[in-house]
Amino acid sequence: MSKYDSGLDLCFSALGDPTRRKILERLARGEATVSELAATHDMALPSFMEHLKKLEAAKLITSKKQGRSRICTLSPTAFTPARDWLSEQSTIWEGRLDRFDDYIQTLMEERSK
Amino acid sequence: MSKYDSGLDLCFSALGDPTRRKILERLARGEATVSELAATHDMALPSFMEHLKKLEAAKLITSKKQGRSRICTLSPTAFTPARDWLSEQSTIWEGRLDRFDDYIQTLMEERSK
DNA sequence: TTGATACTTAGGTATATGTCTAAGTATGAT
DNA sequence: ATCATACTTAGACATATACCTAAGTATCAA
Repeated sequence: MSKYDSGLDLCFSALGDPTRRKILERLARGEATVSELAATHDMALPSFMEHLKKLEAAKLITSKKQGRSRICTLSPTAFTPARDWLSEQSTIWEGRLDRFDDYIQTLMEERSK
Repeated sequence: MSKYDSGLDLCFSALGDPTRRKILERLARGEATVSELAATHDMALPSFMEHLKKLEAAKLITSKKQGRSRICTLSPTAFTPARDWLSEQSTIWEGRLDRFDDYIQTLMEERSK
């Protein structure tokens, strides 16, 4: 990844991995420790921790140390920029379709003169 | 990328790159040829084409050959699974039964600082 | 204080990704 | 027919990613 990462780069890239989406799906149901999260993933712990680091770098989760455990929590507002970007593209596209319909309409009117 | 790519893997991974998001933003305003799209990206054409291939593999765009040009079009419905996934996670989080308890917990922690 | 638990760090490997140059092929214009 | 245009293919390369094992460190429990 380049040094020009925007929030959306980190966020969408983080979401592009099934292990990480599963972690988020679990955390949407409530916070959990690293080992609780890791339990359902057949992967060495350091590998699993890398996924958590990426989620945290993307600000999709936060975590804090509590005793020897680390508790991970979903940051649900972090989804907002991604959702907004997606919605905006759809909206722009739909706006274009409307304009295209208008154009056809105009053509038809011209032709019938 | 593994051979177990789901649609969401491809879609979110494709969205995780700024060049590709810019392409989509341009196409939301209307279809365009490869060279029209490439014009605003300072990159060798084969490199640029790789991005288009990923967008097409993710079904975010379609393309067809017309003469010696290739015309690319946004597939706006392809955003839907991604948007739905994001919305679902937010909804689950918001619906958590113990969310109020967490809220109180956070308040208490803030107060004791 | 000793051992178990829960990460954490260090370092290694294989594959994927994002870029390039050079040399194609197919089509349009003259 | 010839030349320019618009991709397309082939191959190379550096960095990133996703995984691993082995060996730490910090807490907790007895």
